[in-house]
Amino acid sequence: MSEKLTYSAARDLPSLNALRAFEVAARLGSVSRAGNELHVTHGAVSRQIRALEAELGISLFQRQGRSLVLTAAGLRLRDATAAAFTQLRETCQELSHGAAQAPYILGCPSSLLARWMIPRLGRLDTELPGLKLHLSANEGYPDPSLSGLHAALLLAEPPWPAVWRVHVLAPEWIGPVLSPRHADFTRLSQGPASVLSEEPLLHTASRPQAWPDWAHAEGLAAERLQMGQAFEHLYYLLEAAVAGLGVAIAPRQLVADDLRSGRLQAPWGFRQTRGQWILCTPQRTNEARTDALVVWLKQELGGD
Amino acid sequence: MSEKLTYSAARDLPSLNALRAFEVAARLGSVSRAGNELHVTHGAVSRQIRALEAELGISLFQRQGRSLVLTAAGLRLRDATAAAFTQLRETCQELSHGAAQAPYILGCPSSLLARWMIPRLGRLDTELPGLKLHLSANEGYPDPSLSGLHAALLLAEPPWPAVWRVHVLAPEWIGPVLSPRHADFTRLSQGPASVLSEEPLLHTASRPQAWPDWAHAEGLAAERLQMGQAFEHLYYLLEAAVAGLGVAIAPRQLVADDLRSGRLQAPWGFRQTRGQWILCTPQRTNEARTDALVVWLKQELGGD
DNA sequence: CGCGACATGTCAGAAAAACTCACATATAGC
DNA sequence: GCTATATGTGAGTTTTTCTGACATGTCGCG
Repeated sequence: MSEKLTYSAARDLPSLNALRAFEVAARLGSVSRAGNELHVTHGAVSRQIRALEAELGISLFQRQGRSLVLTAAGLRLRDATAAAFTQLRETCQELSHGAAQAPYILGCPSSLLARWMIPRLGRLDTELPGLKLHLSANEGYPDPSLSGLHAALLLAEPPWPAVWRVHVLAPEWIGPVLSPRHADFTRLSQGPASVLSEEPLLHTASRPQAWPDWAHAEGLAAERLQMGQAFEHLYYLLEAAVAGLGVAIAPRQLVADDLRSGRLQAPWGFRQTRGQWILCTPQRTNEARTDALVVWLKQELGGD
Repeated sequence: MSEKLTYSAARDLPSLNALRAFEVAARLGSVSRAGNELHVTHGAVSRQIRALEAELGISLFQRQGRSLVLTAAGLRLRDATAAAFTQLRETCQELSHGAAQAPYILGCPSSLLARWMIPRLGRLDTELPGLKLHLSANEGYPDPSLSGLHAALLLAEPPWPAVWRVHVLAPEWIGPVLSPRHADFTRLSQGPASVLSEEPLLHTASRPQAWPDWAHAEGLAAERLQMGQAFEHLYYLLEAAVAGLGVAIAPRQLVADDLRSGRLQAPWGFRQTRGQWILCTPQRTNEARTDALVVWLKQELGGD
């Protein structure tokens, strides 16, 4: 808005970013060092200071040789801005640190936990230090009340309980995967999808419908599929597949690392299902860390 | 920079604009009223607050019906931000007001003063309240030392004294003008430029070369021009033209208002000359108000 | 009990602010 | 005199902030 052009009674504060840049330059006695501390170029700092001087109608620095010294007004403003920003900084750090005392408790199915979440915890802690994540493993579908949790990560199909606030993170893509260590790897991996009709297929007790749904989408007769060994958890299923014990069907994101490392291959690709990665929270809670986590998870799941 | 994504030790302060928006909303107890005070939509304030909460990892407000109430952390931050911004606001107002005590002394040829500057003083004071302009009329070329002046406004040709810091504002355009009240207005205004060769031309003692230069640029024989009455100042020259006493030659910006109002007309258009509108200051002074004035003058001269 | 007013929340695109890059200018030390 | 160092600035790019429009939910009134 054009109203922001000059400092006036309608705008009782000049640009706060300019005041910030000025404070650092005043404290360090150098535009270049201020740029280093603020992680911007010295040109950005110089401009901010000039703009602030124009806005206030005063000079804050005077050139002395190849450095700057504060004017009387500059000294005056330096003290005020130092006090103000110190107060803001300390209060924000205290509040943020206070938040850090209370962990953010995230429910997560143990399979997602082991195969997807835990490998990413290091980066998550680095990138969202204010989150202070505490993971709570759960089996199967979480209790709709989400008792004891701030949120729950889930890979499942809608509809969802009405008491949940649901953040959709990504669609689910699944497909058959097998290890190069599989006895028939070469023959199977070069065949069409129909070759799997003659293969005992690894599966989980919790998603018995995964293989038939996949077959149907591939135009294969689901009734011709031969189920192999069943496993209690998706985690065990994928470990068995990695060990070469058979062909498993898996969500893409859960095997992304294995695909990259060559431990597993997906010769028949992946298909989108009705399933979704979601983060669900109790309705009406207002936990700002949830927003940050949702953004981070979307970014993680979207990049695969 | 991606580094600004989250609040962390590398960035010891969250977004200052967000803190500002928060402080106003906290003080007024309303996102909408905060928007009104900040001259932005309520949506902008809402976003800033959400971003601040995500950045700090805490909740600052809780929804209660169709309004918001502060959380404990919000109360804590409200007090800190109120104190900090009050300190900044008061110091900036004091410094700006202090600058206002010292007028900015601008030298200006009396003709430019009367015909261009004075009609614009009202808007200049409104748009640059921190400037506190004090005009000092001078005749002809100002003393190169610019003694007693912060700056001087000038319409002349280079080169300039080496001790000046020169801000070029706009090129000069000049052209013949006459009043509809001129006895031969209809015949003259519909004729080509050459018709002026038969006309006694109004001019000033200070720019005797203006008409010959113009004629030369128009491809007319300068020696065939007939000089009419001479005036001491450009101001008188133009008043005479407005009174219908003859054809004058004038810088476009000085007659812009007359052209708009119909008091004068410029049937033969304007030509750019070697002259320039400049604001000159003593070398090496560092007066921030000069920068603001330069921007304002460029805008004023460019829009014509 | 339904409707309109009021308040906040959010998406997608636009506008403004801030920044970078490259270069200019000036100073200071060797 | 040359090189290093520090600030200043134009033009273009990137990031932040904002708007407009709409959604969602609450509350008061008829």
